[in-house]
Amino acid sequence: MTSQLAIHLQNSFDINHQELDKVLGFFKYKKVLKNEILLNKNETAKHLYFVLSGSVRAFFIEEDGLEATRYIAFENNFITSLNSFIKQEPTNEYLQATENGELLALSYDSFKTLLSTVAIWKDFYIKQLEVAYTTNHWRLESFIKMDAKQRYDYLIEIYPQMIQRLSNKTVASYLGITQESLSRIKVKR
Amino acid sequence: MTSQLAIHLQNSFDINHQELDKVLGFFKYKKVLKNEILLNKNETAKHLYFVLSGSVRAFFIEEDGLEATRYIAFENNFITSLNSFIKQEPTNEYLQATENGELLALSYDSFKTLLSTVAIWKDFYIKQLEVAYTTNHWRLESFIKMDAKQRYDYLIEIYPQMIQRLSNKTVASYLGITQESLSRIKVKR
DNA sequence: GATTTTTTTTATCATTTATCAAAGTTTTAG
DNA sequence: CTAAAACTTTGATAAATGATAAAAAAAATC
Repeated sequence: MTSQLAIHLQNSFDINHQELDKVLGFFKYKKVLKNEILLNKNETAKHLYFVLSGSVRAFFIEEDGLEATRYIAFENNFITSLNSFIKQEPTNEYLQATENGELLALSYDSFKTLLSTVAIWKDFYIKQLEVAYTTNHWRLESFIKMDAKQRYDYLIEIYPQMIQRLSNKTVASYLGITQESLSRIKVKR
Repeated sequence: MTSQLAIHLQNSFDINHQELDKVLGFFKYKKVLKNEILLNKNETAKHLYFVLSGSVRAFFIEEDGLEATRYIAFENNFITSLNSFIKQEPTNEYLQATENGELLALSYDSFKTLLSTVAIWKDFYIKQLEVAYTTNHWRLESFIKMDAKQRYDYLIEIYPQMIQRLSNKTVASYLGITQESLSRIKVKR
């Protein structure tokens, strides 16, 4: 079950077998059902998840009950509530499986152990932070520069699976608009 | 001139004098004038800047000529076009001094040298990435969850100096709205 | 300190997006 | 398989924001 993660890590790093075995040993397999909540608001993120199959999203719930999705991780991507995980403080967002799927979970303690015992893990963490930063960066850019229709067209272009695999409701919450607006945008294309 | 950076680094890390001297030696002092451009679109970010005084912003210029500000660094913060700096690829944004000020510049080559020769520098870089990520994160959150007025109120609360020290035009471009809209929002308060 | 230039405010009108409501459609659960 | 629940679409209306223009205020330049 960890071979998929092994391949992913080997593709990114010059990691030897000893290191790889040690790293993989810390991950725990976890099966999740669609809509299953992995982390609630005000809890502290205890795990970093690697998505083997399916997808997981991080989202806020606003005062008025509306959802706003910050990030969606598909296969071979990591997800957690990073601010909470880094500082081990309560989060203000939720983590939820958006499809049935399989994950590998790394606990915060294991994460810290890896940081101090496996040299390459620090490089891994840097890479993860860079990717997370880049992802947030282009997403922020899209919000600053584009209107809803432009953001939708952009999403289709660079992340078509998001529209194919997820509900309109989820896509709308990712685009920062209502379901009704998304529905109208789709008609206009 | 580097003592300010020294204090900043010592506050964040358990860094010894040898390491500190080596790190500081790589930074070059630079005086900048308000509105001075430090990096142009399509150029590759060659420097990471530490702001001693004044402020520096990163912004896009849209097709229609409107500006959209991604980030503004005040004293004791670092700024660069990180995606470009990390990958040494052309950037799609500009860096500009928003006030007269003083900077310390670290070249990409020096940055890489530090990464491979000063152990603590890797931890520094991780910290920088974490801060950059966190900054982008709350900013993205504000765009997804809030309308323009809410974003403005939020900015006053957590970043009052931005409104005090920068022009309406710059603040508006940071909030992702037009100057006219900002002007109206201010009246409504 | 007078004069340009830039920035900010105000007004009007157009466009985008939200809100509310209702009717279809699809999915889920028993 | 059927009933209930959830999701999607459509319509009407309201609110937020943008675009354009012009006046007022502030800042920069000589």
